[in-house]
Amino acid sequence: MTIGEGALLTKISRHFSPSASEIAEIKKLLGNHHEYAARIELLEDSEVLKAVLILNSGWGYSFRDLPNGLRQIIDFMIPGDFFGLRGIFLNGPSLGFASITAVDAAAVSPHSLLAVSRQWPRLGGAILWSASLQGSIAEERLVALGRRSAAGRVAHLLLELSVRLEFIGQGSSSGFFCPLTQHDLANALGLTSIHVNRVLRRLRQLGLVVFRNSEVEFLDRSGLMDIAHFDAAYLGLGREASRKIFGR
Amino acid sequence: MTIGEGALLTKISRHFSPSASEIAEIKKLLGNHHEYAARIELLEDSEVLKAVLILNSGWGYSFRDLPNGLRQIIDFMIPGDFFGLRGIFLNGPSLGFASITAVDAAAVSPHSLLAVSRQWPRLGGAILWSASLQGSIAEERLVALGRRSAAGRVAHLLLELSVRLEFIGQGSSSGFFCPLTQHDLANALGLTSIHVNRVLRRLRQLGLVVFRNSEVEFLDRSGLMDIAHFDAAYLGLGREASRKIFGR
DNA sequence: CGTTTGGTTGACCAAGTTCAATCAGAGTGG
DNA sequence: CCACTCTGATTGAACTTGGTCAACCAAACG
Repeated sequence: MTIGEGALLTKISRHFSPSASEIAEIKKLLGNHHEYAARIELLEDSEVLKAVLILNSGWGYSFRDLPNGLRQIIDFMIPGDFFGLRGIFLNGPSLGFASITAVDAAAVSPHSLLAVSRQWPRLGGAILWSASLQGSIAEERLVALGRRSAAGRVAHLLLELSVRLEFIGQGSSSGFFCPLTQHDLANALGLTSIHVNRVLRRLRQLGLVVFRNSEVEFLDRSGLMDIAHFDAAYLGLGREASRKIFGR
Repeated sequence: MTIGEGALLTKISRHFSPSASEIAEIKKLLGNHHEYAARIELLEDSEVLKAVLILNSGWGYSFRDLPNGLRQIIDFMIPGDFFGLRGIFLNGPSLGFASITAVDAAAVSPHSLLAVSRQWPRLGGAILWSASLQGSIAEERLVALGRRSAAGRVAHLLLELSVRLEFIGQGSSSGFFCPLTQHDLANALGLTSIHVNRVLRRLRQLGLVVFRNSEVEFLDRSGLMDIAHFDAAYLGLGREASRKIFGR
């Protein structure tokens, strides 16, 4: 089993325990995968985006651009995440996808996704569960942009990424590998990269986190959660699981 | 047929033409409805929120509160909208619901919603389509909070509400009934009500919109779309339908 | 090596918030 | 019918957060 299949399976296993034949079905879905270079963009008119992308490895993000050239990142995509589920039901233009690192992703046609959902209802349920999770994450980002300070947003995003990575068996509670640039953070958080830089400096000076050389290191996770008003419940792990991770 | 059933049916008819038996099924789903007073809140521990709410008439909104008491409105709910679909798949706490006007809503159990989806696949598809639409709306609000100015956000929201209302056969291209307070707008747009007030004054002075006495009146819709960077494509009506409504 | 990409810093500026009043309309009790 | 109260709208002045402009730096890479 490759690492990538591991990510989706690890994630799905948080939802239910797939049977051997369900696992085989997942592997079949992920069979038609492809490697994309770092920092490329798939726009809405791209042929690939007629399908759903399932990330096996690497990081990317979904985004919308405004006519004036400003870009808003909707969500970062890590292994095990789906891109373009919405496009199955909505005919309008969906989001754009951009890779951050090199990315290995499977392109699955809406048709086969629907077919699998019909034949393996529990897999269909897992897909809807994953889509719900991504919706919840987008809503929490909405809360962040609307009601959190710049420092709170940065802290919140770093904590969220940490939890999501642990969810697929990557990173640890003390830190994680993070290939984002400060510009990426800014585009996701509705800030400028200059201000993100200043916020990161302050968080470092306060002894809360260090983000340097593509590594996030938590120094005072509890303090960080305070300024972020972070409550992991929106990530779908019940409060018990949340307590287990954070020890409180 | 009551007005409320009309709203949901009108909306669904944009997606596909339901058969007589599908219409009957919808009416059955909406049978168990209830009237709620204006300005009440259903919190996450409420019994009602274990079910999905389908609005028949009246306005409400979904929200999340931060520990420090700040509230972020995720989306306004108008007749034909679903509340709580996400809770079916995600066990974490979903959002809170608050009524704005008096609201008539049907409470549908996740179980019967799933049963209907299985027996009437096209209705199931319409539900997923509606959920996708709401997700797209939330994402567009995310873009607004991240990358639009205060005036752009206000303008964008008013235009969005107008389109959504026309979608269910309410309001017209020249204006609509809008029971929101400036405080509601502020809570949705990540602003203070004081600043919303100033922005509305400016939009009025510029001869773009008037929002007064619960009525929105568009004076220069095209100019408003410019400062809002408004492109209705995210609302799922293809660009053709969009052109039909806006004449460009 | 030179170039490019991303990070860092400072001085200044502007959008939006906070605080503090005032005002208008709707409902309520006397 | 009239005070009283409550909610939401409105405005001004001072202030803060984050943005803009303009450098400069450091690592990576051809």
